[in-house]
Amino acid sequence: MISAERALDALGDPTRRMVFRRLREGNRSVQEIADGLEVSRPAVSQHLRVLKDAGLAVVRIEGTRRLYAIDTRGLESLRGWLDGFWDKTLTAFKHAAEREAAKERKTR
Amino acid sequence: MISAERALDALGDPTRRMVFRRLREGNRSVQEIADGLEVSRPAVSQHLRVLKDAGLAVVRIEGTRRLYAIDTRGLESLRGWLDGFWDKTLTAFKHAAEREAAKERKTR
DNA sequence: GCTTACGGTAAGTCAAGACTAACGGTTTGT
DNA sequence: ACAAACCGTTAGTCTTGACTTACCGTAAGC
Repeated sequence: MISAERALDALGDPTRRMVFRRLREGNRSVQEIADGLEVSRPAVSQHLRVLKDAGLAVVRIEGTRRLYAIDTRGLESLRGWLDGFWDKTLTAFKHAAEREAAKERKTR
Repeated sequence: MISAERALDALGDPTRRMVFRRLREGNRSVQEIADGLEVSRPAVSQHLRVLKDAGLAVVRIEGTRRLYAIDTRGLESLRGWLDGFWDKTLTAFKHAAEREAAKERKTR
């Protein structure tokens, strides 16, 4: 099971989001990802590790290169979290409105 | 305009997510939010500030109390970010598949 | 006016983690 | 076998930011 909390933790860092965004461009090697970024290649490696552990990235070994790509499971998990949160927020709003209405009826 | 990046930064902290989740239960004072959490009231205050600045929370002053609730704009911004990301990921996958197919045709 | 409750802010501490430099392992090519 | 390319990992540094304590302002109740 992939945790949305882990995904949120992983996406809480700006440079990690940069790395994550570059994964959209298809299978990219670590070197390619690091080029154009302001951090070193090992830093990118570590960010990729976090993204992978969070279910946001997958690796494919090809010779001496490691091609990273986006793991859609992490995105799905995130979407599920967001949808659930949204639902509970709305029902809470509804209940609060009902409580308000009941209070109104009482006072008049 | 509300930035999804700010929202992601804000939700990158576990205890801040706890605070955020408690906001669903309707209008809650800072005291009420802090009760049941393992951190002090000032810590909660600071988290609420971050959430508010990120467009994830709104305040309503009622006497000496401040009632916090969820700002749906932050959630919408987050959803937009997620949707856009998803779209671009899919189109990238599609293009990659096309490139793969073209490569296949060439080699045979 | 005094007291009490509520909560934002400042100062200071401390731990988490982002980063670099250096190293080592593995694969490919000559 | 040697060299080169690629990349993960470790050790160590340094910044960020989460937290507490203490303080101050404000609003309601007596």
